[in-house]
Amino acid sequence: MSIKSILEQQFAEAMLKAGIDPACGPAIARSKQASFGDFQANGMMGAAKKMKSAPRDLAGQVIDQLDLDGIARKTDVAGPGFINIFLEPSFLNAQLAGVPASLQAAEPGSRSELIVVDYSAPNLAKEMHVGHVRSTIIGDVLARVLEFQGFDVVRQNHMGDWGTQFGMLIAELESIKDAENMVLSDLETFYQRSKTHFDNDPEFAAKARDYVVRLQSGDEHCVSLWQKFIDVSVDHSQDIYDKLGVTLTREHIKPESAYNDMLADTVAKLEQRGIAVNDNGAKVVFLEEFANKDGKPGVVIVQKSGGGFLYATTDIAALDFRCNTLGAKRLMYFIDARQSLHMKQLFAIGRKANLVPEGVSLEHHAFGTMMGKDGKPFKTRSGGTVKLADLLAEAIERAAELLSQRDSELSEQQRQEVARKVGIGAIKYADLSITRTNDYVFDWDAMLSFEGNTAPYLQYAYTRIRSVFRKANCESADINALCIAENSERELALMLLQFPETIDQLAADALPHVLCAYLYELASAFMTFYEACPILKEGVSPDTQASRLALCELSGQVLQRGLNLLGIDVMEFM
RNA sequence: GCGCCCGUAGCUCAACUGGAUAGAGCAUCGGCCUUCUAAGCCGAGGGUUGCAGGUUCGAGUCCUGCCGGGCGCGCCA
Repeated sequence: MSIKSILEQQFAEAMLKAGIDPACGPAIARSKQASFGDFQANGMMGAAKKMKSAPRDLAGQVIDQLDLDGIARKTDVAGPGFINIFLEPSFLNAQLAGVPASLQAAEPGSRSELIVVDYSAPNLAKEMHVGHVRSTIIGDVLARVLEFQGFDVVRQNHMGDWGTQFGMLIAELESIKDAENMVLSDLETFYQRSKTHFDNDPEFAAKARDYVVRLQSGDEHCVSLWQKFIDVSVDHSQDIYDKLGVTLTREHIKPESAYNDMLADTVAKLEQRGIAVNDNGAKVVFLEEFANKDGKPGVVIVQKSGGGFLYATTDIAALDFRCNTLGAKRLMYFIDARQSLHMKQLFAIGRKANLVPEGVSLEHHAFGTMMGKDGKPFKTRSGGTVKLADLLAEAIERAAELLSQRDSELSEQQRQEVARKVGIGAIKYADLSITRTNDYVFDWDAMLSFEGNTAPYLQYAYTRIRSVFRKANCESADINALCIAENSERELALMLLQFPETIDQLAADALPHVLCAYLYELASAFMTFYEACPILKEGVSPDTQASRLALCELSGQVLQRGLNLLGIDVMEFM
């Protein structure tokens, strides 16, 4: 259990004994200044307002009831009614012994809830570009973290492999015939070519539209051409996932086309339940809760007047499948904020049509639009997007370049391996470390930076730790040797103990940047400790050395586990 | 027009969901490698949190109104 939750428990008891409304929480937080202790309880002012009493008096009463023997050496009332808590050094030492256990993954399925994580979902018509990074990487972190906590996680990669643009691609593919392999090796060029044909050649466009209808009705010729294209495109995506170290594999792919056979049923179900109605020949769902000021309800079309289905229909079918076939209790969608209205409508329809059982949590974890440095939506100089494959290659190349400038005894093979981990780590961290919900600026150089608050900084801290153990000629250290003495040791210890609550917050709010910020602070605390406290140098007593090695051991373990949950590799040296 | 999101140091971002003196990185300036990896450490400067009100012991955070930016809004995905 984290220190925070221990304190919360003790305070809850004391507040109850002091006669405070149980609805008032103690609001335990870390203190920002050493003079305010290690932790503080901020809840007394709020409680006093509710109880109509003086905050400082109330804080005094709570302290009287508080039993922190063996936990805190001192508690103070300060300012308007803060309670400052100064921890007992022996308590810190004892708590640190529990850190390794807090890094153990829970037994798979030890929490009965099944969670569906919907992420990545690239459009198979095009090559993956930097805009796909967020969904892919953030979703992957949540899948990892929830599994770590013992939930059953089902990854769903809702790939876009269906719809109008594929008619276009099939038409293009057919017109080239024997050159298909060569052309398909560059998806982007192929897409652009077919798009140009589509826009400028009416005959081609008509053929393309015809192919969509034939594809969706199962025409063998179209399906086989489509399949060729999909295979190449899926290979491309899988290649990116592997390079990125994302846990997605082919078995997680449940593309739009997979729901094709369910769509007619889905619409029928909506009609039966009185949710969908005819309107101008189309089948639509009216939603009063999305009405405008004039009282005109919001509308979602689920079947076109020509009989075709839309992506909303597919999403409803997927929602049905996830709730009722997979049995999900929590659905987490990692999708661009531009889809917010669509997602709200989807959830509303799911609830109304009773496709979503009571108590199931539907969550759209949106993220912002990628902006250029000029504050406008991001485009390259040529007006296109940056290919993900190019970004990854550049990152690895830059890391290798930096590595070759440094003194190192790495073999060529090791050097490549380290460059890969550093480059990929930097890119993932650059994306994960900013708050998910905001728009964000794509900055090529910042993304490829290896200094400051970056993954390489964390990886570097880890290699320093490993190096200490190599020099000390041991694999690990005895945790029981711990005895906190110096300030920098104490700061590091307090950071080490905050791992569990960080993970809890990340899992609850789906915000990976919380873990990034934590790990950066931890690594920073380690660096300060490392510079201030000699470990293997001359004049360090055996007891002190053993204790400091134990701190190194725990720091390394937490860093490794934290980075692992972010999908970032560590290494022995760099 | 209506709706959603956002505005914090020169730049990129935090701020434990209303807490004490708003913190980091980059950039700038000054120190630290004959001892555990300088992708590092120590220090300095840099702020009317877009503007104006309001709510209260207390507001970057909540409410209202402006200003500025992004996104979305019936047969694309």
